[in-house]
Amino acid sequence: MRSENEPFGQKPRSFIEEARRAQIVGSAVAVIAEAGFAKASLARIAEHAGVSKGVISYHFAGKDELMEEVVRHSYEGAAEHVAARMEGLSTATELVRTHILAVAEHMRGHRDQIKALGEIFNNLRTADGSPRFGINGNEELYRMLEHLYRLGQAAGEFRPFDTRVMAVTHQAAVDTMFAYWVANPDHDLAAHARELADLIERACRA
Amino acid sequence: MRSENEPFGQKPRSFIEEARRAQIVGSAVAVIAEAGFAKASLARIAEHAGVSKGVISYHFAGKDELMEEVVRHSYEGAAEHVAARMEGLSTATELVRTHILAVAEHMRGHRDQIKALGEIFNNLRTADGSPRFGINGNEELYRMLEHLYRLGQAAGEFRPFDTRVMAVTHQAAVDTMFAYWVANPDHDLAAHARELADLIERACRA
DNA sequence: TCATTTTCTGACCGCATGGCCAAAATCTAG
DNA sequence: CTAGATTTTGGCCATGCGGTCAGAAAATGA
Repeated sequence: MRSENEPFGQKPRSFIEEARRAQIVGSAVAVIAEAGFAKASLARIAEHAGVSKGVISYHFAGKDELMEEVVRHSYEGAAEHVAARMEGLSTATELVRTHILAVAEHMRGHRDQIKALGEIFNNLRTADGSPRFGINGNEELYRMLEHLYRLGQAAGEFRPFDTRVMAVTHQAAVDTMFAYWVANPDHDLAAHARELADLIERACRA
Repeated sequence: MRSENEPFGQKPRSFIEEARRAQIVGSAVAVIAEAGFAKASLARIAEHAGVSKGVISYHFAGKDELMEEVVRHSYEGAAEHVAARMEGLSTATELVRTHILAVAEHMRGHRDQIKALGEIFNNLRTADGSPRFGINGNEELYRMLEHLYRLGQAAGEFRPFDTRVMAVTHQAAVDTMFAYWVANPDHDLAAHARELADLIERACRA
Protein backbone atom coordinates (compact mmCIF):
# COMPACT_ATOMS: atom_id res chain seq x y z
CA MET A 1 0.00 0.00 0.00
CA ARG A 2 2.79 2.39 0.87
CA SER A 3 5.29 3.60 -1.67
CA GLU A 4 8.83 2.27 -1.49
CA ASN A 5 10.36 4.98 0.68
CA GLU A 6 9.93 3.36 4.06
CA PRO A 7 12.86 0.95 4.42
CA PHE A 8 15.62 3.56 4.53
CA GLY A 9 13.80 6.79 5.15
CA GLN A 10 12.92 8.94 2.17
CA LYS A 11 14.68 8.65 -1.12
CA PRO A 12 16.97 11.68 -1.58
CA ARG A 13 15.29 14.79 -2.95
CA SER A 14 16.80 17.65 -4.92
CA PHE A 15 16.91 21.09 -3.38
CA ILE A 16 14.27 22.50 -5.69
CA GLU A 17 12.09 19.48 -4.97
CA GLU A 18 12.22 20.10 -1.24
CA ALA A 19 11.54 23.79 -1.70
CA ARG A 20 8.49 23.18 -3.85
CA ARG A 21 7.14 20.60 -1.44
CA ALA A 22 7.55 22.99 1.47
CA GLN A 23 5.88 25.78 -0.46
CA ILE A 24 2.95 23.59 -1.40
CA VAL A 25 2.56 22.34 2.16
CA GLY A 26 2.47 25.94 3.32
CA SER A 27 -0.20 26.81 0.81
CA ALA A 28 -2.19 23.76 1.81
CA VAL A 29 -2.14 24.86 5.46
CA ALA A 30 -3.23 28.36 4.53
CA VAL A 31 -6.03 27.27 2.23
CA ILE A 32 -7.38 24.63 4.62
CA ALA A 33 -7.30 27.05 7.52
CA GLU A 34 -9.07 29.73 5.55
CA ALA A 35 -11.60 27.79 3.51
CA GLY A 36 -11.94 24.50 5.37
CA PHE A 37 -11.01 21.02 4.26
CA ALA A 38 -14.01 20.58 2.00
CA LYS A 39 -13.08 23.57 -0.14
CA ALA A 40 -9.35 22.91 -0.15
CA SER A 41 -9.14 21.34 -3.59
CA LEU A 42 -5.87 20.81 -5.38
CA ALA A 43 -6.90 23.60 -7.74
CA ARG A 44 -7.26 26.11 -4.89
CA ILE A 45 -4.03 25.07 -3.25
CA ALA A 46 -2.17 25.31 -6.53
CA GLU A 47 -3.65 28.73 -7.17
CA HIS A 48 -2.58 29.91 -3.72
CA ALA A 49 0.93 28.63 -4.38
CA GLY A 50 1.00 30.34 -7.75
CA VAL A 51 1.64 27.16 -9.71
CA SER A 52 -0.44 24.96 -11.92
CA LYS A 53 -2.40 22.04 -10.58
CA GLY A 54 -0.17 19.45 -12.19
CA VAL A 55 2.79 20.56 -10.09
CA ILE A 56 1.18 19.12 -6.98
CA SER A 57 0.63 15.81 -8.71
CA TYR A 58 4.24 15.88 -9.81
CA HIS A 59 5.71 16.45 -6.35
CA PHE A 60 3.24 14.45 -4.32
CA ALA A 61 1.88 11.00 -4.94
CA GLY A 62 -1.61 12.41 -4.48
CA LYS A 63 -3.74 14.60 -2.30
CA ASP A 64 -3.44 12.15 0.57
CA GLU A 65 0.34 12.35 0.66
CA LEU A 66 0.11 16.12 0.70
CA MET A 67 -2.30 16.05 3.63
CA GLU A 68 -0.13 13.63 5.54
CA GLU A 69 2.83 15.89 4.95
CA VAL A 70 0.89 18.82 6.41
CA VAL A 71 0.15 16.76 9.52
CA ARG A 72 3.72 15.53 9.87
CA HIS A 73 5.14 19.01 9.48
CA SER A 74 2.79 20.59 12.01
CA TYR A 75 3.23 17.80 14.53
CA GLU A 76 7.00 17.97 14.34
CA GLY A 77 7.10 21.64 15.16
CA ALA A 78 4.88 21.24 18.20
CA ALA A 79 6.65 18.13 19.46
CA GLU A 80 10.03 19.87 19.28
CA HIS A 81 8.83 22.82 21.29
CA VAL A 82 7.15 20.71 23.93
CA ALA A 83 10.13 18.40 24.30
CA ALA A 84 12.43 21.37 24.84
CA ARG A 85 10.17 22.79 27.54
CA MET A 86 9.94 19.49 29.36
CA GLU A 87 13.63 18.80 29.45
CA GLY A 88 15.07 18.78 32.90
CA LEU A 89 11.78 18.50 34.78
CA SER A 90 11.47 15.63 37.19
CA THR A 91 8.14 15.39 39.01
CA ALA A 92 5.15 14.02 37.13
CA THR A 93 3.06 16.94 38.31
CA GLU A 94 5.46 19.39 36.68
CA LEU A 95 5.72 17.27 33.55
CA VAL A 96 1.97 17.04 33.02
CA ARG A 97 1.43 20.73 33.66
CA THR A 98 4.29 21.75 31.39
CA HIS A 99 3.10 19.46 28.64
CA ILE A 100 -0.22 21.30 28.57
CA LEU A 101 1.19 24.80 28.88
CA ALA A 102 3.96 24.26 26.34
CA VAL A 103 1.77 22.95 23.56
CA ALA A 104 -0.65 25.84 24.09
CA GLU A 105 2.26 28.26 24.06
CA HIS A 106 3.49 26.87 20.76
CA MET A 107 0.14 26.72 19.03
CA ARG A 108 -0.63 30.27 20.06
CA GLY A 109 1.74 31.30 17.25
CA HIS A 110 0.50 28.71 14.77
CA ARG A 111 -3.24 29.11 14.53
CA ASP A 112 -3.37 28.16 10.87
CA GLN A 113 -1.52 24.94 11.59
CA ILE A 114 -3.77 23.85 14.45
CA LYS A 115 -6.84 24.75 12.45
CA ALA A 116 -5.63 22.81 9.43
CA LEU A 117 -4.72 19.88 11.67
CA GLY A 118 -8.23 19.81 13.08
CA GLU A 119 -9.76 19.95 9.62
CA ILE A 120 -7.59 17.12 8.36
CA PHE A 121 -8.15 14.92 11.40
CA ASN A 122 -11.87 15.31 11.09
CA ASN A 123 -12.18 14.98 7.35
CA LEU A 124 -9.43 12.98 5.74
CA ARG A 125 -10.53 9.47 4.86
CA THR A 126 -8.83 6.41 3.47
CA ALA A 127 -10.16 4.83 0.29
CA ASP A 128 -12.57 2.63 2.25
CA GLY A 129 -14.16 5.63 3.93
CA SER A 130 -12.72 5.22 7.42
CA PRO A 131 -10.96 8.17 9.06
CA ARG A 132 -7.30 8.40 8.10
CA PHE A 133 -6.37 9.86 11.49
CA GLY A 134 -9.07 8.46 13.70
CA ILE A 135 -8.93 8.33 17.45
CA ASN A 136 -6.80 5.25 17.18
CA GLY A 137 -4.18 7.40 15.49
CA ASN A 138 -3.64 8.89 18.93
CA GLU A 139 -2.40 5.60 20.30
CA GLU A 140 1.22 6.72 20.43
CA LEU A 141 0.21 9.90 22.22
CA TYR A 142 -1.96 7.97 24.65
CA ARG A 143 0.88 5.66 25.52
CA MET A 144 3.18 8.57 26.17
CA LEU A 145 0.66 10.21 28.47
CA GLU A 146 -0.06 6.94 30.24
CA HIS A 147 3.63 6.59 30.88
CA LEU A 148 3.66 10.06 32.43
CA TYR A 149 0.69 9.34 34.65
CA ARG A 150 2.05 5.99 35.77
CA LEU A 151 5.25 7.74 36.69
CA GLY A 152 3.30 9.99 39.00
CA GLN A 153 1.44 7.07 40.49
CA ALA A 154 4.65 5.16 41.13
CA ALA A 155 6.15 8.22 42.82
CA GLY A 156 3.11 8.58 45.02
CA GLU A 157 2.27 12.01 43.59
CA PHE A 158 -0.89 10.72 41.93
CA ARG A 159 -3.67 8.59 43.33
CA PRO A 160 -4.53 5.33 41.57
CA PHE A 161 -6.78 5.81 38.56
CA ASP A 162 -7.28 4.31 35.12
CA THR A 163 -4.41 5.79 33.14
CA ARG A 164 -6.03 5.10 29.78
CA VAL A 165 -9.15 7.04 30.67
CA MET A 166 -6.97 9.81 32.03
CA ALA A 167 -4.86 9.92 28.87
CA VAL A 168 -7.87 9.95 26.57
CA THR A 169 -9.50 12.66 28.65
CA HIS A 170 -6.32 14.72 28.82
CA GLN A 171 -5.84 14.67 25.07
CA ALA A 172 -9.53 15.39 24.44
CA ALA A 173 -9.38 18.39 26.76
CA VAL A 174 -6.30 19.79 25.04
CA ASP A 175 -7.63 19.22 21.52
CA THR A 176 -10.92 20.84 22.38
CA MET A 177 -9.18 23.75 24.03
CA PHE A 178 -7.60 24.48 20.65
CA ALA A 179 -10.84 23.94 18.77
CA TYR A 180 -12.60 26.35 21.10
CA TRP A 181 -9.84 28.90 20.61
CA VAL A 182 -9.93 28.53 16.84
CA ALA A 183 -13.68 29.10 16.88
CA ASN A 184 -13.35 32.00 19.36
CA PRO A 185 -10.15 33.89 18.56
CA ASP A 186 -10.57 36.28 21.47
CA HIS A 187 -10.61 33.44 23.96
CA ASP A 188 -7.60 33.56 26.28
CA LEU A 189 -5.72 30.42 25.30
CA ALA A 190 -2.98 30.73 27.90
CA ALA A 191 -5.46 31.23 30.72
CA HIS A 192 -7.48 28.27 29.52
CA ALA A 193 -4.36 26.14 29.50
CA ARG A 194 -3.48 27.12 33.07
CA GLU A 195 -7.01 26.43 34.25
CA LEU A 196 -6.99 23.07 32.49
CA ALA A 197 -3.67 22.17 34.06
CA ASP A 198 -5.19 22.94 37.46
CA LEU A 199 -8.19 20.73 36.75
CA ILE A 200 -6.04 17.81 35.76
CA GLU A 201 -3.66 18.25 38.63
CA ARG A 202 -6.52 18.14 41.10
CA ALA A 203 -8.07 15.13 39.38
CA CYS A 204 -4.76 13.29 39.72
CA ARG A 205 -3.23 14.12 43.02
CA ALA A 206 -3.17 11.66 45.82
CA MET B 1 -33.08 30.91 4.31
CA ARG B 2 -35.32 28.66 6.36
CA SER B 3 -38.58 27.28 5.02
CA GLU B 4 -41.77 28.70 6.44
CA ASN B 5 -42.38 26.17 9.18
CA GLU B 6 -40.82 27.99 12.11
CA PRO B 7 -43.51 30.37 13.39
CA PHE B 8 -45.92 27.76 14.70
CA GLY B 9 -43.90 24.57 14.82
CA GLN B 10 -43.96 22.28 11.79
CA LYS B 11 -46.75 22.39 9.30
CA PRO B 12 -48.95 19.33 9.75
CA ARG B 13 -47.72 16.20 8.04
CA SER B 14 -49.68 13.22 6.82
CA PHE B 15 -49.21 9.86 8.44
CA ILE B 16 -47.41 8.36 5.49
CA GLU B 17 -45.22 11.45 5.29
CA GLU B 18 -44.08 11.04 8.89
CA ALA B 19 -43.49 7.34 8.40
CA ARG B 20 -41.34 7.88 5.32
CA ARG B 21 -39.34 10.61 7.01
CA ALA B 22 -38.67 8.37 9.98
CA GLN B 23 -37.67 5.50 7.73
CA ILE B 24 -35.29 7.67 5.76
CA VAL B 25 -33.76 9.12 8.91
CA GLY B 26 -33.19 5.60 10.14
CA SER B 27 -31.51 4.61 6.91
CA ALA B 28 -29.37 7.73 7.03
CA VAL B 29 -28.17 6.82 10.54
CA ALA B 30 -27.38 3.28 9.44
CA VAL B 31 -25.53 4.28 6.29
CA ILE B 32 -23.53 7.04 7.96
CA ALA B 33 -22.58 4.76 10.82
CA GLU B 34 -21.50 2.00 8.48
CA ALA B 35 -19.87 3.86 5.61
CA GLY B 36 -18.99 7.23 7.10
CA PHE B 37 -20.32 10.63 6.23
CA ALA B 38 -18.27 11.00 3.07
CA LYS B 39 -19.82 7.92 1.49
CA ALA B 40 -23.32 8.55 2.73
CA SER B 41 -24.74 9.97 -0.48
CA LEU B 42 -28.43 10.38 -1.08
CA ALA B 43 -28.19 7.50 -3.54
CA ARG B 44 -26.82 5.13 -0.90
CA ILE B 45 -29.30 6.20 1.72
CA ALA B 46 -32.17 5.76 -0.72
CA GLU B 47 -30.90 2.34 -1.69
CA HIS B 48 -30.69 1.31 1.96
CA ALA B 49 -34.25 2.52 2.49
CA GLY B 50 -35.42 0.64 -0.58
CA VAL B 51 -36.78 3.70 -2.34
CA SER B 52 -35.64 5.82 -5.22
CA LYS B 53 -33.44 8.84 -4.72
CA GLY B 54 -36.18 11.28 -5.61
CA VAL B 55 -38.19 10.25 -2.55
CA ILE B 56 -35.65 11.87 -0.27
CA SER B 57 -35.86 15.09 -2.23
CA TYR B 58 -39.61 14.85 -2.03
CA HIS B 59 -39.77 14.49 1.74
CA PHE B 60 -36.82 16.64 2.71
CA ALA B 61 -35.82 20.07 1.50
CA GLY B 62 -32.34 18.73 0.82
CA LYS B 63 -29.53 16.69 2.24
CA ASP B 64 -28.90 19.29 4.91
CA GLU B 65 -32.41 19.07 6.29
CA LEU B 66 -32.10 15.29 6.42
CA MET B 67 -28.84 15.53 8.35
CA GLU B 68 -30.30 18.04 10.77
CA GLU B 69 -33.23 15.74 11.32
CA VAL B 70 -30.84 12.90 12.17
CA VAL B 71 -29.15 15.12 14.74
CA ARG B 72 -32.42 16.36 16.21
CA HIS B 73 -33.82 12.85 16.49
CA SER B 74 -30.72 11.41 18.15
CA TYR B 75 -30.34 14.34 20.53
CA GLU B 76 -33.94 14.16 21.62
CA GLY B 77 -33.69 10.54 22.62
CA ALA B 78 -30.60 11.10 24.69
CA ALA B 79 -31.88 14.28 26.31
CA GLU B 80 -35.08 12.55 27.37
CA HIS B 81 -33.24 9.70 29.01
CA VAL B 82 -30.81 11.96 30.80
CA ALA B 83 -33.52 14.30 32.04
CA ALA B 84 -35.45 11.37 33.47
CA ARG B 85 -32.40 10.10 35.32
CA MET B 86 -31.60 13.50 36.77
CA GLU B 87 -35.07 14.21 38.06
CA GLY B 88 -35.26 14.45 41.80
CA LEU B 89 -31.53 14.80 42.41
CA SER B 90 -30.46 17.80 44.42
CA THR B 91 -26.72 18.12 45.00
CA ALA B 92 -24.56 19.37 42.14
CA THR B 93 -22.15 16.49 42.71
CA GLU B 94 -24.92 13.99 42.12
CA LEU B 95 -26.25 15.93 39.15
CA VAL B 96 -22.90 16.09 37.38
CA ARG B 97 -22.13 12.44 37.99
CA THR B 98 -25.58 11.33 36.89
CA HIS B 99 -25.40 13.46 33.78
CA ILE B 100 -22.29 11.60 32.69
CA LEU B 101 -23.47 8.12 33.65
CA ALA B 102 -26.94 8.54 32.16
CA VAL B 103 -25.82 9.69 28.75
CA ALA B 104 -23.33 6.82 28.57
CA GLU B 105 -26.03 4.41 29.65
CA HIS B 106 -28.34 5.62 26.90
CA MET B 107 -25.75 5.67 24.12
CA ARG B 108 -24.65 2.16 25.03
CA GLY B 109 -27.78 0.99 23.22
CA HIS B 110 -27.48 3.45 20.35
CA ARG B 111 -24.05 3.03 18.86
CA ASP B 112 -25.15 3.81 15.35
CA GLN B 113 -26.71 7.05 16.49
CA ILE B 114 -23.67 8.29 18.37
CA LYS B 115 -21.43 7.30 15.50
CA ALA B 116 -23.61 9.10 12.98
CA LEU B 117 -23.76 12.13 15.26
CA GLY B 118 -19.98 12.26 15.40
CA GLU B 119 -19.71 11.97 11.63
CA ILE B 120 -22.23 14.72 11.04
CA PHE B 121 -20.71 17.07 13.61
CA ASN B 122 -17.30 16.66 12.09
CA ASN B 123 -18.26 16.79 8.46
CA LEU B 124 -21.43 18.70 7.76
CA ARG B 125 -20.74 22.16 6.38
CA THR B 126 -22.82 25.14 5.49
CA ALA B 127 -22.68 26.56 1.98
CA ASP B 128 -19.77 28.83 2.88
CA GLY B 129 -17.67 25.92 4.09
CA SER B 130 -17.86 26.51 7.82
CA PRO B 131 -18.93 23.66 10.10
CA ARG B 132 -22.70 23.40 10.46
CA PHE B 133 -22.40 22.09 14.02
CA GLY B 134 -19.11 23.58 15.08
CA ILE B 135 -17.94 23.91 18.62
CA ASN B 136 -20.08 27.02 18.90
CA GLY B 137 -23.09 24.80 18.31
CA ASN B 138 -22.41 23.49 21.81
CA GLU B 139 -23.17 26.86 23.33
CA GLU B 140 -26.52 25.78 24.73
CA LEU B 141 -24.95 22.68 26.23
CA TYR B 142 -22.10 24.71 27.70
CA ARG B 143 -24.52 27.10 29.36
CA MET B 144 -26.43 24.24 30.89
CA LEU B 145 -23.27 22.69 32.29
CA GLU B 146 -22.01 26.04 33.53
CA HIS B 147 -25.29 26.44 35.37
CA LEU B 148 -24.78 23.08 37.00
CA TYR B 149 -21.24 23.89 38.05
CA ARG B 150 -22.17 27.31 39.39
CA LEU B 151 -24.86 25.62 41.44
CA GLY B 152 -22.22 23.47 43.06
CA GLN B 153 -20.00 26.46 43.68
CA ALA B 154 -22.83 28.44 45.26
CA ALA B 155 -23.65 25.49 47.50
CA GLY B 156 -20.04 25.20 48.57
CA GLU B 157 -19.71 21.69 47.14
CA PHE B 158 -17.29 22.88 44.45
CA ARG B 159 -14.22 25.07 44.72
CA PRO B 160 -14.03 28.21 42.61
CA PHE B 161 -12.91 27.56 39.05
CA ASP B 162 -13.60 28.87 35.55
CA THR B 163 -16.95 27.31 34.74
CA ARG B 164 -16.56 27.82 30.99
CA VAL B 165 -13.31 25.88 30.89
CA MET B 166 -14.89 23.21 33.05
CA ALA B 167 -17.95 22.96 30.79
CA VAL B 168 -15.87 22.78 27.61
CA THR B 169 -13.61 20.17 29.17
CA HIS B 170 -16.52 18.15 30.52
CA GLN B 171 -18.23 18.01 27.14
CA ALA B 172 -14.97 17.22 25.35
CA ALA B 173 -14.30 14.35 27.73
CA VAL B 174 -17.76 12.89 27.23
CA ASP B 175 -17.70 13.27 23.44
CA THR B 176 -14.30 11.65 23.22
CA MET B 177 -15.34 8.85 25.52
CA PHE B 178 -17.96 7.96 22.92
CA ALA B 179 -15.55 8.40 20.02
CA TYR B 180 -13.09 6.07 21.75
CA TRP B 181 -15.80 3.52 22.35
CA VAL B 182 -17.00 3.71 18.76
CA ALA B 183 -13.46 3.11 17.56
CA ASN B 184 -12.91 0.35 20.15
CA PRO B 185 -16.16 -1.56 20.56
CA ASP B 186 -14.76 -3.80 23.29
CA HIS B 187 -13.93 -0.83 25.47
CA ASP B 188 -15.97 -0.81 28.67
CA LEU B 189 -18.10 2.28 28.22
CA ALA B 190 -19.81 2.13 31.61
CA ALA B 191 -16.51 1.77 33.45
CA HIS B 192 -15.05 4.64 31.48
CA ALA B 193 -18.02 6.79 32.41
CA ARG B 194 -17.64 5.99 36.10
CA GLU B 195 -13.93 6.73 35.99
CA LEU B 196 -14.57 10.00 34.17
CA ALA B 197 -17.19 10.99 36.72
CA ASP B 198 -14.59 10.40 39.44
CA LEU B 199 -12.04 12.55 37.64
CA ILE B 200 -14.43 15.43 37.27
CA GLU B 201 -15.71 15.16 40.81
CA ARG B 202 -12.17 15.38 42.16
CA ALA B 203 -11.34 18.28 39.87
CA CYS B 204 -14.35 20.16 41.20
CA ARG B 205 -14.68 19.50 44.85
CA ALA B 206 -13.82 22.12 47.39
C1' DT C 1 -66.40 3.99 -10.39
C1' DC C 2 -63.66 7.76 -11.52
C1' DA C 3 -61.53 12.31 -10.84
C1' DT C 4 -58.23 14.38 -7.91
C1' DT C 5 -54.36 14.53 -4.95
C1' DT C 6 -50.36 12.47 -3.05
C1' DT C 7 -46.40 9.80 -3.65
C1' DC C 8 -42.86 7.61 -6.33
C1' DT C 9 -39.73 6.61 -10.22
C1' DG C 10 -35.67 6.79 -13.06
C1' DA C 11 -33.50 9.40 -16.29
C1' DC C 12 -31.18 13.60 -16.65
C1' DC C 13 -28.58 18.09 -15.53
C1' DG C 14 -24.71 20.97 -14.21
C1' DC C 15 -20.94 20.98 -11.41
C1' DA C 16 -16.59 20.17 -8.95
C1' DT C 17 -13.34 16.96 -8.02
C1' DG C 18 -8.62 14.24 -8.28
C1' DG C 19 -5.89 12.47 -11.46
C1' DC C 20 -3.56 12.09 -16.09
C1' DC C 21 -0.53 13.23 -19.85
C1' DA C 22 1.63 15.11 -24.15
C1' DA C 23 3.94 18.95 -25.14
C1' DA C 24 6.40 23.05 -23.74
C1' DA C 25 9.69 25.33 -20.85
C1' DT C 26 13.54 25.34 -17.97
C1' DC C 27 17.62 23.73 -15.94
C1' DT C 28 22.08 21.09 -15.96
C1' DA C 29 26.32 18.85 -17.68
C1' DG C 30 29.55 17.79 -20.93
C1' DC D 1 26.37 25.33 -27.59
C1' DT D 2 23.83 21.29 -27.26
C1' DA D 3 21.66 17.10 -25.68
C1' DG D 4 19.33 15.14 -22.16
C1' DA D 5 16.97 15.40 -17.74
C1' DT D 6 13.93 17.81 -14.83
C1' DT D 7 10.03 20.55 -14.09
C1' DT D 8 5.79 22.92 -15.45
C1' DT D 9 1.75 23.75 -18.04
C1' DG D 10 -3.10 23.56 -19.21
C1' DG D 11 -6.47 21.01 -21.09
C1' DC D 12 -8.81 16.62 -20.74
C1' DC D 13 -11.11 12.68 -18.49
C1' DA D 14 -14.15 9.71 -15.74
C1' DT D 15 -16.49 9.82 -11.58
C1' DG D 16 -19.86 10.84 -8.26
C1' DC D 17 -22.41 14.27 -6.33
C1' DG D 18 -27.10 16.87 -5.03
C1' DG D 19 -30.91 18.30 -7.18
C1' DT D 20 -34.82 18.49 -10.79
C1' DC D 21 -38.57 16.97 -13.49
C1' DA D 22 -42.26 14.87 -16.41
C1' DG D 23 -44.83 11.32 -16.11
C1' DA D 24 -46.28 6.77 -13.86
C1' DA D 25 -48.34 4.74 -9.92
C1' DA D 26 -50.90 4.61 -5.83
C1' DA D 27 -53.97 6.41 -2.46
C1' DT D 28 -58.05 9.01 -1.50
C1' DG D 29 -62.79 10.34 -1.36
C1' DA D 30 -67.27 11.41 -3.34
